[in-house]
Amino acid sequence: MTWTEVEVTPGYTMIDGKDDAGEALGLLGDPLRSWFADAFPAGPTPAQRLAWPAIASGENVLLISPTGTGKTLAGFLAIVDRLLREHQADTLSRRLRCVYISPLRSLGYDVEKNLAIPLDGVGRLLGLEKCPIRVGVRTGDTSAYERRRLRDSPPHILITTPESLSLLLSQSGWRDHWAGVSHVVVDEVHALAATKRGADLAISLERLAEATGADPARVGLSATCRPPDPVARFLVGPSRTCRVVEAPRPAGSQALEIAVESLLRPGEGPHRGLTYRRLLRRIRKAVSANRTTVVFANSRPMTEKIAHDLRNAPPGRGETGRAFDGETEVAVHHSALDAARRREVEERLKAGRLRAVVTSTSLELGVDVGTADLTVQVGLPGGVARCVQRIGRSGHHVGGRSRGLILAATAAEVAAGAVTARAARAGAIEPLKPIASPLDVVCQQLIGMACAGETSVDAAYELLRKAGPTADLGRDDFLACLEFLAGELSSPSGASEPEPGATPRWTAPRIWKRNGWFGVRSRRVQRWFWSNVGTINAEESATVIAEATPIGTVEGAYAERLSAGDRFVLDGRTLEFRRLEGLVVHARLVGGEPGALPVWHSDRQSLSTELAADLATFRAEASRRSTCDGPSALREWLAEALELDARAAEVVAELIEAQDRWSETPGVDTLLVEESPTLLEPGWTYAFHAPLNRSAAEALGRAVAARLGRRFGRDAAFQAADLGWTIRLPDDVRIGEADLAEIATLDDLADDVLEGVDRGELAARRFRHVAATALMVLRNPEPGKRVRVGGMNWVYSRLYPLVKAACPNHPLLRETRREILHEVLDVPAAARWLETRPTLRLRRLAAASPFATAWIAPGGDESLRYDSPADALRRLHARMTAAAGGGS
DNA sequence: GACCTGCTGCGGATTG
Repeated sequence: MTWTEVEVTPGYTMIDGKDDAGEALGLLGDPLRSWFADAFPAGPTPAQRLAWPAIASGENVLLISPTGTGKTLAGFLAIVDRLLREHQADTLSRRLRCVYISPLRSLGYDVEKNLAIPLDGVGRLLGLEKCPIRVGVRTGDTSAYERRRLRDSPPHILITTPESLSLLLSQSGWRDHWAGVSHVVVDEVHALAATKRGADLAISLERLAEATGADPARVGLSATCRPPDPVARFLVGPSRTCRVVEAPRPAGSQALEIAVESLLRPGEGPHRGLTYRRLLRRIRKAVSANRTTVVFANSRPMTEKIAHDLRNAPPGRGETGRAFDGETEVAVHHSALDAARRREVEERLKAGRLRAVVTSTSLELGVDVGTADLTVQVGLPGGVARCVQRIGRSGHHVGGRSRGLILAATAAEVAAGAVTARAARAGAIEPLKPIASPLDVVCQQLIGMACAGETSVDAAYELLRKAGPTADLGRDDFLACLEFLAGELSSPSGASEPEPGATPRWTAPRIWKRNGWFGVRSRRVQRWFWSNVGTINAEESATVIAEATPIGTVEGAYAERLSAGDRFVLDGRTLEFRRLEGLVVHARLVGGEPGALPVWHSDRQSLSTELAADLATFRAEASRRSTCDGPSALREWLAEALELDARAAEVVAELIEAQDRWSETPGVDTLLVEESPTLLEPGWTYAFHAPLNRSAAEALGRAVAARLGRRFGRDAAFQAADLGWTIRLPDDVRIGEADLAEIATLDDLADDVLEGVDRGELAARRFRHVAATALMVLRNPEPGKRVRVGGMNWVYSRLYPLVKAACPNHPLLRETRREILHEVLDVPAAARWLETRPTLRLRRLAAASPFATAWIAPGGDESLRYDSPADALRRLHARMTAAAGGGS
């Protein structure tokens, strides 16, 4: 047995040594070894053999191993073994010893169930009624009673989420519990490493390490982690070492099986409505042909719709396999559903009593669905890692085979799905891009530290510098965050605060600071921290209750728009709205069709950088083959190279051929600009095609829009998409060949991106999120006090301009800019592509090309303001004069 | 024929 060689920088070393099954088992003490040999006659998996020795020796370990290869046991058994030995030596105290962190609540509860199997087994072998090792779960779903119980009598192993850990670290009742912690396990570490959630967790891990007085060993687990170095650095920070263990797939197990199917038939063109019925029929067929099917839809409304229709639609013709009862055997799972309902679904799923579960992403990672034999992906998963994780939910047992079916509704989706599947089969996981010093997260954690007790300013800075994501945090930035929190930054003179009582004063200090120490200002601020912890962007939510049972939540603004008798769907069931009381929606269950789906606002989706480049390359190659080798050769190549069936290959071939007839398929070295008349109004729409994902296309597109706006002095309506963007201009200005070179230049790119951001709405939108994370404004108001109607829109329309005017160097404004330039938009990727000096080509078309048609969503664009009222009046006057002159 | 157009998570100490 060998393991994959990984290039690692000094400090992060590959494990070396023999890989011997017997030797690895021999590391375990007796009751556990006997249990394991009995439960797994085939012996430990490579992941387990390789990880146990390192974890047992107390090293920091990043374990990378494919889905369904026993990672959780690999992470836990060495720790459980140590606790069992202490029990046998009668030295096991009733203290917290291990903290396990999951990015998803569902995974935490799944791990609790999976951990109970060896613990119960060992308990029996020891002749005990209960295993001496206690496990507890603490998340936002945990009841107040259970929270108190956990606090008063902590378990040996605590399963929690990053947000709950942050809360516990700030509570006095937990202060004395951390001292005994020897291990911290971060599961699915790739899902956190490059995000603000992860930065928040990394700081919490340092706070935990400090609270222990020692330095607990850290264990990171992931199946999809490339490259290992930045993830290891995220896990342990800049000053510790970490062993990276990359285990191969166990002998005899099989790789992923992925199919892409087109719901669109050849010759149909884009029909979204038509394909939904086919989608439902195809899902029904898949569900009836399998034991358990996990369906991933990309949004919560879509999840609800599919679940509802799958439950209620009659069986279709030609369905083979076992029929299923929609009412009892089809469930829905996403984060806006009530906790009790989610637990029930998870348990029925685990017990093999569900034929289908429709989910968003809340079951995407790690969850072990024993009987699942197929995963269906509705639309695109967006990235290779996500695709592999989702498919890994089926056949999730050692030696099992994971099967995935991607259902694409448009020709463009078929092409993108085929490229995603190809990359997933090849294991081409996207590299993670680490996040650097998010100041809003720093602010929130500083309040967290203040809540935990008086803290030394210098010690807080040293602590932050130990965490990977804030290792390079400048002292000036750090002090600026503290000054902001202490209310010492200049506030806008004469700026009106929101109505008294509506929301906390945003200029009021959150902390006190003197003589090198800081602490929380009041119990009130402490409560604000507790009820607004976390970095996830969300609107205020309202609880939906029907028949005296909580069903889930909808956005508060959505609830306010409902009137008595309105029907909507939640938990896959049709509900009728009765009344809204505060933030509680009273509804009743009714049969029949829902009138509407709830709306949840969120960020926009983007293909990964690598997939976008792959897709652009693939399209160019398909076009080349079409031109050089002819139509049948193109179809053969699509079937062979991308493993597409005849229908899917035909649909993709038609798209490429239509684009080539109408315009051209741009190569990756061409910036193709297509001009076409704007639909339904005078003016021109310019579609820019580039081999960039939405983030990079939006970066370059905003710079181009800013340059055009400046040049013509007119508003430019902007919209970004994967592989390009559109800019809409009024009918009296028109881009010429000569303008092209000027607008696609590298000069002042970052400045022009920022200008394009500032002229639109993006900066204000992101500031709202940053201000909420830093607790400048509260997402969740105090009980009984509501943010005014319209939610936090005042932050966007009033607070942002005020802060910008009064304190242009405010740390949260700097954070907003950093986030936009490095995360929301991918400026470096745009710059890298411009550096290749792409060829510029302008085509004037009678209508938008097939490629561009896929992007153009009515009402989806944002206006970048360059026009002035005076100029607009002058133009109006000129037109009226011309019209009058023409008429006389 | 249209519908749909990203997600993940989330108080407790005190008083009566």
